[in-house]
Amino acid sequence: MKRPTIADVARRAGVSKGAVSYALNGQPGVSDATRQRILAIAAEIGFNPSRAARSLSGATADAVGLALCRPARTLGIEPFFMELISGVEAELSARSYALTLQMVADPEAEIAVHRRWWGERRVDGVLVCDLRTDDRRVPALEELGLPAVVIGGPDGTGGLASVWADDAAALVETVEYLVALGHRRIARVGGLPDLLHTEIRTDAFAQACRRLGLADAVTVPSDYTGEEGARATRRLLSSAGRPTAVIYDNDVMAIAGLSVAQEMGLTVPGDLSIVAWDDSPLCQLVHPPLTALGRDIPAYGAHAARQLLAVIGGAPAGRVQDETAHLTPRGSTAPPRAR
Amino acid sequence: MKRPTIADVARRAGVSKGAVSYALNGQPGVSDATRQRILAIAAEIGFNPSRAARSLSGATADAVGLALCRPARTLGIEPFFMELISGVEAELSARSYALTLQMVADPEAEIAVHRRWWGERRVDGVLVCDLRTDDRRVPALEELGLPAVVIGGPDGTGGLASVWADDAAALVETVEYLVALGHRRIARVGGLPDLLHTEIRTDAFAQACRRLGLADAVTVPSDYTGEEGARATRRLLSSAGRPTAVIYDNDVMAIAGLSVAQEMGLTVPGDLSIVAWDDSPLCQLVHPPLTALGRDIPAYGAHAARQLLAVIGGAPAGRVQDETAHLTPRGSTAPPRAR
DNA sequence: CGCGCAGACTTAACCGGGAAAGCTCATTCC
DNA sequence: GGAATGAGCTTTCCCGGTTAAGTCTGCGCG
Repeated sequence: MKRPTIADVARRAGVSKGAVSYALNGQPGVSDATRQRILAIAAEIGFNPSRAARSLSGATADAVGLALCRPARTLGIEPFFMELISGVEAELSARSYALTLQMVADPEAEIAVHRRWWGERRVDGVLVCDLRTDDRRVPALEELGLPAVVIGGPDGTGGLASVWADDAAALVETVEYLVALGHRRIARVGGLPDLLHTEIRTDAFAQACRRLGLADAVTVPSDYTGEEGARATRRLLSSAGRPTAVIYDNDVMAIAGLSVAQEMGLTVPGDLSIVAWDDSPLCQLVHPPLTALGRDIPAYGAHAARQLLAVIGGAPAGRVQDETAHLTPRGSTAPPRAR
Repeated sequence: MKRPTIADVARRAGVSKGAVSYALNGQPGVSDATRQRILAIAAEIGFNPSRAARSLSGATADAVGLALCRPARTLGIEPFFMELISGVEAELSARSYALTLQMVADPEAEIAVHRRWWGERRVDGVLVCDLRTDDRRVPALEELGLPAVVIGGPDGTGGLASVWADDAAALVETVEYLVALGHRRIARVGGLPDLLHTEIRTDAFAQACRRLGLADAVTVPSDYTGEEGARATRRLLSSAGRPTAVIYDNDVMAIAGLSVAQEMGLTVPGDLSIVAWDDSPLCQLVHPPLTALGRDIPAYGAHAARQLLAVIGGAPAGRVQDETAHLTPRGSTAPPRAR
């Protein structure tokens, strides 16, 4: 089957291709009668303007890029990214923008991908995830002048637009909740230490504990995988002053931690309270169901996509705050059993 | 920053843009000295040929499309798709093809997306997931002549290329394993009933049970979510001749089923054996760890991507068989306790 | 009646590459 | 020594849209 071009439409309508272009794009310059005829013919033969030809003159690719730099096993098991992508997609496809996805090995490779996309005019803008401290991607994108929205922050995003959530506040709320239950020894299993949002959470955790007068509020760094979460938990639970509550930076590690605790003969929440960050359906599938810090991730993605489209449209780069994660208490948290 | 074009390279090299084109594409027509000079200049100013311009003449978009038609919540929680995408991506980016992703509401919308992509020349080919019985996408793609690879089959793919795995054999192996352990009442919680691979598994299950002389080998249809998996399990376990073993069509439902069983006071594997299809790390995080049917999903995706690129390159549409899922026995299966 | 002008199109240039065809030399060959 | 070759470029056209600039009507109006 041959792909119809604008010339085919023009020929069948008995007009020039210029007229067809005006008609299809709702521009003045053709009579209503002709416009209707052209539209009917275009629909009839299933004409879609070639993206390539259009972006060659118009300079817009009608596509947005997302490069992810996480190993496949982490990406697969964490619902976060897929939910984020769903949300991004919903917003984009409503405006018939495409999403171009690419997995990369490291941040440097991501910069190279951004540069290539920009040079190829393959995308009109990009979304940036997993912000790091002194992230080299930020100045690189600023230099290119490629529209971008950072998912994260609020600091470290330079002059780029961003969508962020107040993780620090959510973490403080969680610590206060645990303290209110009577916990005094709280630990945390953190995410990848070089990610900025991990740093923000770690600082907030340390500060909140200090403010509330809690001793040894330790954060064990980890990498979001179940194995690492289990290892970190084992270490925490076999230490001298073992914690009575642990906060995990994602649900997978929390579930792994729960298993480890039960394996070691501790009851949850009797001997150990557990809080998971990222409230996916997984948290409700285990026993006891996990108290979790959750928020609407697809909405977060949609929010970011909307802002990126605005920036592409020429809007100034703003920092937009998304909803703060809220705590949903379930069966995995309770007052510590007196020892 | 202005994007360099081929004319910029030509000007700086003091040659025509035709010469630059020959030099960059490794074609004869320029001397080695000139070629080196041009390549050096192109690298220096960071030149990338515009995708739009190139595909306008060359007719290739250097992109592959994937439209997914599952609700966001299913997509997020099931590691399957993200792992598949990782594998696809690895293969594509190695050949600098882009992956264009789109979420759609239903198969009809997917056909519309394919048609649009084809008309816009946005992609050179597509991957098709979640094959259904009498899938209308197959004839639609054949009519368009858009290169495609179906992930699934082996039947129902028409003249399209496909990559498939022998789910029936894997299911038979599982049933035989459970029977060898001594189980006589085996049930199954299936996936979405209108998906072809669900049908294949359901048929294989029924046949295997009949052959082995098992009575009431019931399959309860479900939808891959934890809630539905839990509901189906509750129904099975509270029925008269309750099964001593249940096979689940994905890991999320299996984990939900495990929870339900424990909730109802049944011990796993003592009172109930559980087998999960899709062996993700989740299966090892719960207690007891789940016996699972697994295979290398990223490799499956890579396989499909490789075949799609071959079809795009003009290779005939073949049906390639991927590795069959293999059973990894863990703690959730054992001989049934005598009652 | 003829001028001006607006409306409805057409023409042609342009976007940034690829590639066929054309043009210049220097070299080879008879 | 002149024709035939061919390497090494340049010219030119093409892809399929968008859009500024032109052309051709018909009509209102002084």
